[in-house]
Amino acid sequence: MSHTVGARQAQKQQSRRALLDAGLHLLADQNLASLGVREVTRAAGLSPAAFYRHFPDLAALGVALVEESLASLHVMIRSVLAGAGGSEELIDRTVDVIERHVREHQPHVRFLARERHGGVRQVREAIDTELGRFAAEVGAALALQPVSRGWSDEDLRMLAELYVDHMVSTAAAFLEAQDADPARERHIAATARLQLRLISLGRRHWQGG
Amino acid sequence: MSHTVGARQAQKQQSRRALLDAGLHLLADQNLASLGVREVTRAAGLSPAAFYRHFPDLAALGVALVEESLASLHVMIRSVLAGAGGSEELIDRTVDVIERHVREHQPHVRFLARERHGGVRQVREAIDTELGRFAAEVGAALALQPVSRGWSDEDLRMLAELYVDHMVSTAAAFLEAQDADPARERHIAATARLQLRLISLGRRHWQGG
DNA sequence: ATTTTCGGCAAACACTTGTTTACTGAATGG
DNA sequence: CCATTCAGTAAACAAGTGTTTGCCGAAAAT
Repeated sequence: MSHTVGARQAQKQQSRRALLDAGLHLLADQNLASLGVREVTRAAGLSPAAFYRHFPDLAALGVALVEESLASLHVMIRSVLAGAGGSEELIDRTVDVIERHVREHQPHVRFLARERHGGVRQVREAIDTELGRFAAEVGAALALQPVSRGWSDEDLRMLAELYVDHMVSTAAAFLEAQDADPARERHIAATARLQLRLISLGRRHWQGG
Repeated sequence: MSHTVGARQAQKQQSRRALLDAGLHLLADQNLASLGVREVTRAAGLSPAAFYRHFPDLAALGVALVEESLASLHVMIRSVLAGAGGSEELIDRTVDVIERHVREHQPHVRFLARERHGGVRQVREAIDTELGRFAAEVGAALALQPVSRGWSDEDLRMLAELYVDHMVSTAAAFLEAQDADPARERHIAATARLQLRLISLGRRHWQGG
């Protein structure tokens, strides 16, 4: 069997989890590039050498974290696009979901924001690739909406990228405001809604690229 | 005199420059948080102790780099907004200026992108503050355009932030493509122009927040 | 001409780091 | 029940780290 769990595999995965959790925790106020093997293992309650039973590199741990983080992202996008409603309802729902997602997955989101342009190439590329897939998914969903009648694939793609960039910026703004300023959070949400409304207005008046 | 240059001050500033340059160079593929004092001084051709004659911290060096980086940003925004022209010309000029700016100030721009959500609070805050000023400047310029007749200050501010976020995203995209893929650069520019056109369309049809 | 200032240096402080080594001991498989 | 596998360990390696110290020598001030 491929993924049968003996007591063996179970304990190994438990350690792996401990390493990932410890890493994510430490990356709350640190960069992946400045993270140390000893630091992680210490926080995970393991010996330094144990790390190498799970990952060859800290970069590999980073890539594993990217995969985790983006799994939750794809879940999120589906919950936004599922269910219909007018453009206003969709905008409200989008902003709400982003805000909630940032709150509930704060460490993962912070990690993504920090390492998207961070010092570890492997991780940067993993994030970029997955964000591209994300945009493609958004584009496919946009194509199904009636407003997109007559839009070229190219124009749909650029609109999807505009939305994704906006979501990323908004998420980053929420992140900065977390655990600090609840009034500021509401302001960010209000601004994001206005911006989405303006974009959707431009979208309705669009005529060919 | 305050800033008279004796041979004394001149040599000191030369060393300071060497430290900043060395730092910026090393930060091309590294995070500020993972940079070392010895590393910087070695690259600058100074002894480790010399560093402390100029900065108390590496964070302080980072803040100095932020100030440098954003000085050039303000120069840039002025060159975009100065001179009139139709909305199309303005869009073309904007994207051109961003592309050129990224090419000519690659290290500074990369530094900003990397440290905007990086691991050093002091630097993060400095960037955020200055980016806010930047948005205010853009907002003031937007207010002068005829299209903005009847816009509330709040709406102008949210539009300015939308533009700034878009500029940042575009700059980051150019950065990723530099020294790699000239075709991709042209594609990024084309997409950015389309997106700006769509935003400007929404702007023309806006009616009150 | 003499004193003061001060940028830069070498050396030393006490750690921390990544990675490899040989090992232990419990879960696995026959 | 015995052999093997293998996650985890402690110890050691050489090399790197931030920061302080006392000192030097040239520029600046008197």
